[in-house]
Amino acid sequence: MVLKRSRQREEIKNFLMTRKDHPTADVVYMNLRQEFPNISLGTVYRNLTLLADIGEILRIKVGDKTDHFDADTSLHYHFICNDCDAVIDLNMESIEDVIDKAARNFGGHIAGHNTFFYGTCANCTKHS
Amino acid sequence: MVLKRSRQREEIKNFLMTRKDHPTADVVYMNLRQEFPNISLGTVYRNLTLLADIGEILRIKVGDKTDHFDADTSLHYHFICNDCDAVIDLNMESIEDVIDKAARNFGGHIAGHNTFFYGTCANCTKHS
DNA sequence: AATGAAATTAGTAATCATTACTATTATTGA
DNA sequence: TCAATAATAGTAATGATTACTAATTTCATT
Repeated sequence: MVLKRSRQREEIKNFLMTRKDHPTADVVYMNLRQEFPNISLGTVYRNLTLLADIGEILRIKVGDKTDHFDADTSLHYHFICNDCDAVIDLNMESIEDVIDKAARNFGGHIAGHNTFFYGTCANCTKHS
Repeated sequence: MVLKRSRQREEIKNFLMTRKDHPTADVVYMNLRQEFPNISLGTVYRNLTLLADIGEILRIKVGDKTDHFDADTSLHYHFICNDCDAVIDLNMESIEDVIDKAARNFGGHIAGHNTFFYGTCANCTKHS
């Protein structure tokens, strides 16, 4: 299936690039609707999935029931706050060697890993 | 709220202890229904959640949309096969030092991490 | 053993994120 | 300009999970 450009897809990507807080599909939808009142939620989901599939954005799973999205596709890790649910980028060294450790005694093939951290963010630590 | 024993909760725990394949709530339900035809799915969910909350079992999130459960609460890691969806225990050294790495430049408090691995299991590697 | 308050259950309805469907519209190569 | 085909809006459906409620079970106290 040959990709065709779409205004909606470009706007979704653009919006995501302006945000550092890893919004959910619904947040993307709510925001885009300000400027494009008849964009549909299905379009947002379809394009977020497509963009993630072709590697232009990341789909982030951090244990809450809804997926988050990130326009920053460089290698990094995420933290989710148990109090305020914020998803925050961590400034930390690579831990990709966990894959080697996992592969050592394993008969199959390990393609990757998914790691996220949780706890209380700096803000919520202060206000409690 | 003081816990009271319940036949259903004990059966759920017992069933889980017989399994090494990390069943989902629905699988637990389907199996228990053989012996207890009117156990309800809500009861299974409620007790799995309760048992996980008090630390008697583990709730496992491996990226597919449904949670899995494990009666083995000792420290270990999981692998999910992209082909057959099996959830498999990994025999590997501890990687808990990722928490220290994550905490190094972080203002908040890191309570823990969730890590799982994915790829192709030994069985699916053979048959493809 | 009987009692009664509190926990638990079965059964069903509701919720919420996500995907599927379909008629219409937009994109693009010829 | 013209198809072909990809994409959209709007809505319905799905699937995992939670919420609700009347009836049942548990268990400490009589």
